Amino acid sequence: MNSEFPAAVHLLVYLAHSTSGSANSEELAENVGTHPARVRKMMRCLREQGWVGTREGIGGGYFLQAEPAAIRLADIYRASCCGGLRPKKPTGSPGSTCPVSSGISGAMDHYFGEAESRYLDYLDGVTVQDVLHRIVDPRPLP
Amino acid sequence: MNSEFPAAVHLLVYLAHSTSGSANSEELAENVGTHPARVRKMMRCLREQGWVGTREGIGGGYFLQAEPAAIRLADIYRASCCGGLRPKKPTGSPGSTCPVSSGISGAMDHYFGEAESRYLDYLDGVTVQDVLHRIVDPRPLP
DNA sequence: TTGAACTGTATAATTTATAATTACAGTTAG
DNA sequence: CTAACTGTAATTATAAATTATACAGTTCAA
Repeated sequence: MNSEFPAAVHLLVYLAHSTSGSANSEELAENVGTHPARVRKMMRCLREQGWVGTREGIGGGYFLQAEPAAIRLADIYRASCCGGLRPKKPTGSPGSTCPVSSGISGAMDHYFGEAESRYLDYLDGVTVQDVLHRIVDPRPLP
Repeated sequence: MNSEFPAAVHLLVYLAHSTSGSANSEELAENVGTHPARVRKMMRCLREQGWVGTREGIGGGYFLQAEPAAIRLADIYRASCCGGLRPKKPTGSPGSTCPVSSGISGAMDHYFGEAESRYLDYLDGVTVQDVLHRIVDPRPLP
């Protein structure tokens, strides 16, 4: 897996935590530990999902447009690196006369799909708000 | 994820399917679509788990030493590429004064661990024999 | 007891994937 | 008009994965 998914979560959690509610690509890049251009690129994806809004020009930047409790990690995963749990290089060769060599790839696809779906079922139950709370402990309710 | 896990499954399924019950690294490499030296390297891992036996020298090669129905995909995964579902590059920086930047990595580790454990729970229910049967349909029982 | 057919293992070379960097056009506020 | 931003594409650098090469050790059989 590449680091797009955790970086996307980081960006959303940061915006959810920010008091001003917005940040520009330089501030975000420094916090994540990456390059502003990469932040801007990732933000396109988050904007397309309707999770963040953008303001161009002077004083511009990014801000949350959805409730942190409504943004699920499974959806961030799907938007940022879907299929990332499978190896790029398939094993075997489709044209082989050996049923194992020609069939293994399809069989593994099936198992990878099922396993990934369990992985996502779990992430479906975790929101940006949950991640933020795990980091900055919420005050225990009275 | 790299392709060690599916390749390891392929090797075991191939041996389980083989009529002679054994194969050398060249035959396996051709079937998998890789290099014999890589097969030999992967075989070390499978041998250490007790799943395959080795015979060196002339006429040598590899053979199954466990029941295909007793080899679980989750164990193959653990032996071949454990941790492969996480990104290599962590987001944020541990020393930051910002709680999000310093804490996000630990939080994500937690969620990745939980999600990966669901992934493995599923693979725990699949054996080499299941994979083989999915490829070469078992005769329907009378 | 020699040689051919293997495995075991290390390491170098190559390819591919990922991330960083650069560049510049477009937008906005003042 | 200009400075401070985003949007986007292209390029370069770095890291990871895979392939390839090499050779020592093992085994069998003539």
